[in-house]
Amino acid sequence: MSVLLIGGLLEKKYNPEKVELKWQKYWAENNLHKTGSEPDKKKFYCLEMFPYPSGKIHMGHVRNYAIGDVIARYKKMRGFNVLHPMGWDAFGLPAENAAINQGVHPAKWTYDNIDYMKNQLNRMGLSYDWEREVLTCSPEYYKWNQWFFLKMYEKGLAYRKSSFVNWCPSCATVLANEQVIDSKCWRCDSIVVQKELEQWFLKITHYAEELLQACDSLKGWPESVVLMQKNWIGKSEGLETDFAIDGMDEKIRIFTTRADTLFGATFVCLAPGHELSEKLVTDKEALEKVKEHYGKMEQKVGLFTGHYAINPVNGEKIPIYVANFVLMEYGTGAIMSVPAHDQRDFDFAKQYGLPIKTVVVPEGKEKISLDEAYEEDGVLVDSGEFTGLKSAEARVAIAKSLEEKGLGKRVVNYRLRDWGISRQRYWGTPIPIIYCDKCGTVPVPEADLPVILPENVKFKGTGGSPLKELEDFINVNCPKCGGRAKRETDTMDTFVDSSWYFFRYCMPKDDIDLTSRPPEFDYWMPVDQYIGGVEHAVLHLLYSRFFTRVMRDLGLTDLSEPFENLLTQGMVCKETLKCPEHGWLLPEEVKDGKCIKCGSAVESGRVEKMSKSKKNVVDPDHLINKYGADTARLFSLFAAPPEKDLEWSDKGVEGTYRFLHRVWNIVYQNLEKLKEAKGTEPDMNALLRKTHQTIKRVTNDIEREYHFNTAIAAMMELVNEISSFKPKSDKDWGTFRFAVETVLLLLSPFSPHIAEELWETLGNSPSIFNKPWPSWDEEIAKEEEIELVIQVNGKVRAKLMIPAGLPEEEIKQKALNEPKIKALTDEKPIKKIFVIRGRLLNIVI
RNA sequence: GCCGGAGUGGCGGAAUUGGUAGACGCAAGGGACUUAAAAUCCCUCGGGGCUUUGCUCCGUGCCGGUUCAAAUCCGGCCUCCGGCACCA
Repeated sequence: MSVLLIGGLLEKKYNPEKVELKWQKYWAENNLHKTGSEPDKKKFYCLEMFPYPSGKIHMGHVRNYAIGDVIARYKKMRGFNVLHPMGWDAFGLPAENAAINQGVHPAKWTYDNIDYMKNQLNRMGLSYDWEREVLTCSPEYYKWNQWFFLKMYEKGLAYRKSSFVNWCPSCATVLANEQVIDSKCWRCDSIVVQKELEQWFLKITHYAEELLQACDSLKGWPESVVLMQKNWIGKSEGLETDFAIDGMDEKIRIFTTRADTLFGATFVCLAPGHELSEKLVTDKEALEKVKEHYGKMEQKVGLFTGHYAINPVNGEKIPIYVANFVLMEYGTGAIMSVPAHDQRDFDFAKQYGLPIKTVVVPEGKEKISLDEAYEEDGVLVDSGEFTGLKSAEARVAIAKSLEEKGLGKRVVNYRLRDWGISRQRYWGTPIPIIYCDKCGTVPVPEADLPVILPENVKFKGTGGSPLKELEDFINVNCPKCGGRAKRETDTMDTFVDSSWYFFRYCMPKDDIDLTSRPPEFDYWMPVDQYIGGVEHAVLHLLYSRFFTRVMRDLGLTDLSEPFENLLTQGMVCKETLKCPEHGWLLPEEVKDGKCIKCGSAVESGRVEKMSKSKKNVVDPDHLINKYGADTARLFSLFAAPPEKDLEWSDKGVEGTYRFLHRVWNIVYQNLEKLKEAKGTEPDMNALLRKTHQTIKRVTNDIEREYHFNTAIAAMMELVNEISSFKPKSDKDWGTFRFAVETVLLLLSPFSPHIAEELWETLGNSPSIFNKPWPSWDEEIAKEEEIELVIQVNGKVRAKLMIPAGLPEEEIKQKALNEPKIKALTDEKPIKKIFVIRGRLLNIVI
């Protein structure tokens, strides 16, 4: 590479694309990102959540993977064996929609997207070991989903039951809760109905208590995420008790957390799906109507069954209703209703003219108003022998009393439900089950795995799974009796795929066998640092914790928790533009603050999460083409600390780009002298001190919660100081070179290409990533002089340079002798002097 | 409604254990270089006041408290963002 001198200035201009492509090629050819395995090093497993191959990466990915790459590269330089893998969450609905809408096979669509996105990731200069790439739609991978399913089936952790699902009649498919918007299908706007369907479930509730308890061991997780997990599991302790049905030999078992209000129950409600609802209600049509309103919040709908229940504590006869707001899935599917002390029951009672009976009053009061329910604790009234007790005491006393009489028992309930994994879709893992008329539900034998997802399917515009039409697939011989049988056509929820992929990365591609415990699990797991969006704070992380426990109980690992440390990055946001007539606008649709379509004044300024619909996205391809990957990475790390939302600013990107130019120019404008200075020991001076201080700051900022933004600010300060440093001697040039090389080392995890290039330019042999992370000398970093701030009564009155490490008495004397301070303290008695070493002194008068 | 998180210059953000509020960057203004522009470099940059190269007062959402000292700790509010939401 030649350097042209024109008019005394070097023409060598920073060309990010050229530099970046050169080093990406070099890294690939030299296998630089291969997972380390040196026995004397400690391991570090750095993982970013793998993407769904939707087509192109977005800025959220750029941020996520930039963060992960800094950590991976930094840890490698700190001497760890680093595992830093990447893969694809490749099953899912969008691929199937593409098939329906564009006629492309989901597999082709997916693989094409992966091709494109993999190039984008490589173009970002990310240090992945692609030998371990996970592709969840490959039979080699999903075979083990099926294997896990069979193991869980054996243990009773996978079971089939009928339950209500969101069903879109027009698409003929089940919808997830988040695909139902205002009771309508997200795709076709049809009204979603509740349909009862046989579905496969994984028994995550078996681990509910353990998953909850272990939350407290998640020390490396953000507290907010741990809390969300706890709330999701939602443990509540209460009482189960039976209400006998008057004139029948049946009982209604109810669950309550408010045993203290038992005397205030004025009716009982059953969920519409409760078996007794069917039994007690004769008007089936009316019952159907209630069922239609099940799970809908707009209004409460009830139906009197014509029967009465008997309150176990006082023998009162109270009416039994079927009510749409009572959930079948929680507790026992039946409740006692205490309208005086529960707002929902209160509303229902008002609507159907049912009595309201107060049994708890606030301490020191005798009555409560009847405008709304009194839900707080208080003192019991009209509650027989329990009258006068406080709520908390009464809950225990009443529960005990019922337990003794054999009429109830204290129980624990969880909000957490078993995980329904059946999807009436094509593009997912086939559930390995066969239905035989003779033998019933028969699991596919392990030796027959994987059940391959057939490719020769036809997609109809109406939705529904095309597997149902595929005779070759459906018709099989029963593994037990050999007779004719039918395959399950549902596929698994894609959350299954992502619940254990981090185990799979521990070994190279396709090299996996879970029938015996892989030693790689013991070496690499747990993940030391997991990084991803907070949108997965509950489901993905909870399912992964569940799967890890299942694997533990299968003897595949000793671990219970897969992720030692978790970093949830903030969203990438940008200013939006909105026209009162035309809605969201692209920046190019606005001219001089006005909409180019209609000329109305554009409302701008609201910062929102980047999304196509709000037209405020930045395309990573454009960004990288214009500024290069190093700038894109550096800006997304500099603009905010990783866990906070990041506000995108095109101007800010320019600033970061400028900074890299400055680094580049420092090297090229001083190249000859810098090369000559190779081997010259640095000399003690202010720049050397600043260099050591910067190593310390950058290292500490990375170690302390990955505060990359301040680490980068520190590097900028050092670069500013290098720019203004004018070397006078050979030794000065030694210092200069040391400072520049240190900047490159510190910068290398953030902007790896430019660091690598300039490192080589200075006459060093690549790769910079084989160099150890620099260390600092505390003695050199120490300031000789410090600025002493002198306060009088807490207000800054003077500043004074003093030698560091001056004894306290001398500091006081110097401060008191300062003319300004003398004037202020003159003739006044000094009450006290506080000295904060190395910082400040406060004189109280 | 319940549970979290946040609020600091014109803007993004710093301030590690309570110890100089505003690091670093952006924007803005002024200057140098240039025929000119871009780029680059230098200077100024929270607000007010004054006797203006300095001095002084105010200032971290609002009100109060603890302390020699509060962006930081405590109590009470306000606003915004996120999660859950008929879970009995």
